[in-house]
Amino acid sequence: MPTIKIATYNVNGVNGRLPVLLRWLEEAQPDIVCLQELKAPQEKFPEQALLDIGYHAIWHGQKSWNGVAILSRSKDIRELRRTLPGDDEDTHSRYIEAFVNGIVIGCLYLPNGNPAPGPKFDYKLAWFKRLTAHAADLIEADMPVLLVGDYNVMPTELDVYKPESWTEDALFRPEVRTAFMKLVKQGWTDAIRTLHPEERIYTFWDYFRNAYGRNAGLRIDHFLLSPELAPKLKKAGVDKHVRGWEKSSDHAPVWIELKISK
DNA sequence: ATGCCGTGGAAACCACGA
Repeated sequence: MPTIKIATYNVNGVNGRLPVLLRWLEEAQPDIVCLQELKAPQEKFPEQALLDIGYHAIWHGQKSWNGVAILSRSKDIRELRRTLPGDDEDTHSRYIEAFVNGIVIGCLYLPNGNPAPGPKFDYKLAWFKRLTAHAADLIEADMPVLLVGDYNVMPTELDVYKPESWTEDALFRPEVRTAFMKLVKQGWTDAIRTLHPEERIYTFWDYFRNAYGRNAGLRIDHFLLSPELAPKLKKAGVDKHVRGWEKSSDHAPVWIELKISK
């Protein structure tokens, strides 16, 4: 049975990060990759550099901030949407969805939400609500679906190096953790936590205070698998060493492996 | 433990991130 490897990586600037991104892609050889925080306008995406190492891409760029992309070794990427439904006034590039290798891939960059409370936190909760509504539609469609990316949520205390100092933060406040739990309860499987129920696993380490050296990390990049895909999940992990490279993003790449019959 | 660092863009500082 063939294995498919899918990864997510918040690059924090796709052009500034290009050497690191290319090095990691050649090392890890994922079949499908979700990128967040491109921080590049639509016309400045490094399409050719990625094609040169065998990755086709669709992306939704934006000047300065946000921006999401889906890469695939197979040419067959069919874009389904590039906004989350529910708010025509939302200008942030935070969602792109495509049909790739028989799987619906939703690549997302959920708002940070700080400072909380405040308008940014309200935007985060509203975005979460729209995501949850769309996720319910995807579950009902009975398709193999992955909702992948930077959720900006630590779901439990096991996902934070020092939970007591994060209780008021927009990434860990009860409203946000409840929203994540409510989403998962639709029937989604949190891949990393399901395969590693007890382990402290982080996907992000701040640039300052030697956070990576102290392993003062957060688990905020997640894979949610629809019911049809959950039994196919075989492996999940974090390429933590990439965070230690020169000119690294503050996130590390996260990946899963699925066994697909056919 | 308060953006202390890092990125991008516009104008040599500012917004934003988590």
